[in-house]
Amino acid sequence: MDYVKKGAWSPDEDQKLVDYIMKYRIWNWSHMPKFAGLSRTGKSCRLRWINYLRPDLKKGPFSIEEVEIVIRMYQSLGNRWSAIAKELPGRTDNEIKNFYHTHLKKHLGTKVEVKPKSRKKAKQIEMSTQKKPLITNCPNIQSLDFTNSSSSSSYITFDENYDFLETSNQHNDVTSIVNQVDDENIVILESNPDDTTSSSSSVDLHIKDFMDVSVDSSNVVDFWLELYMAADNLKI
DNA sequence: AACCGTTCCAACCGCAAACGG
DNA sequence: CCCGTTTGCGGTTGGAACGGT
Repeated sequence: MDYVKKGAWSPDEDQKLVDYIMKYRIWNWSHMPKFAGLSRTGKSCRLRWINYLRPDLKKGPFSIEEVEIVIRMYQSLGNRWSAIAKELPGRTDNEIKNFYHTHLKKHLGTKVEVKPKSRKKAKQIEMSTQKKPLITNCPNIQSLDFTNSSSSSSYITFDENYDFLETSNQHNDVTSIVNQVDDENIVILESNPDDTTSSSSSVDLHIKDFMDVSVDSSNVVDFWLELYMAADNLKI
């Protein structure tokens, strides 16, 4: 039995794999490693290529739009990571699974997992699942726009690091109403309906004042998730 | 600086599906 | 249809990185 290397890939191994695939394409994962000069299983090579070396992979953090898709797909499909990944070009099932376990689990809880007897059956379920309309619309990462889903509008602004702005009360013409739903750790933010002076729907909130009682997150994605779930639960 | 607990993700494993003779 | 091989999927985990003391 030949020696088979395990564990982290070295830059040299990566280069060998990339060079080989670029030259000869993928023809057979289980036979290819020895031709590529790699002491790895085909399985390991395949995983490394699919999850890390493929040139069409998207690197970096998930965008709000991508998070939104993951949430929506997870809610309809459950733990069918590869199916979810098909909706996110450049993201792998493994990456989405990791993202879910590290960022979303605490918000979404554990869904009843879809474990159909066969993949064909799973496909049928997938095809019959209607996409739920999105409750929120987040046109860009700097502002969260609830205008499409509510008669009132709410904006929260963040700094370039996606951290909450610690605003001063410089926008006295606009106030916020904070509703905390019992035991749910949910916060709904709305502009003040009495405010007739503001054609602008921008609301700067002194978020950290109520962070402790409502949300323990410290970045825009986590906080937005809280809002998203709140809006979803309350059918705004 | 050293230690320790936590977070995150790359990569593993086992199993099932798909393929091909 | 059967059976061996290959591919794909989802759960799990080792260890690096990070943060706090």
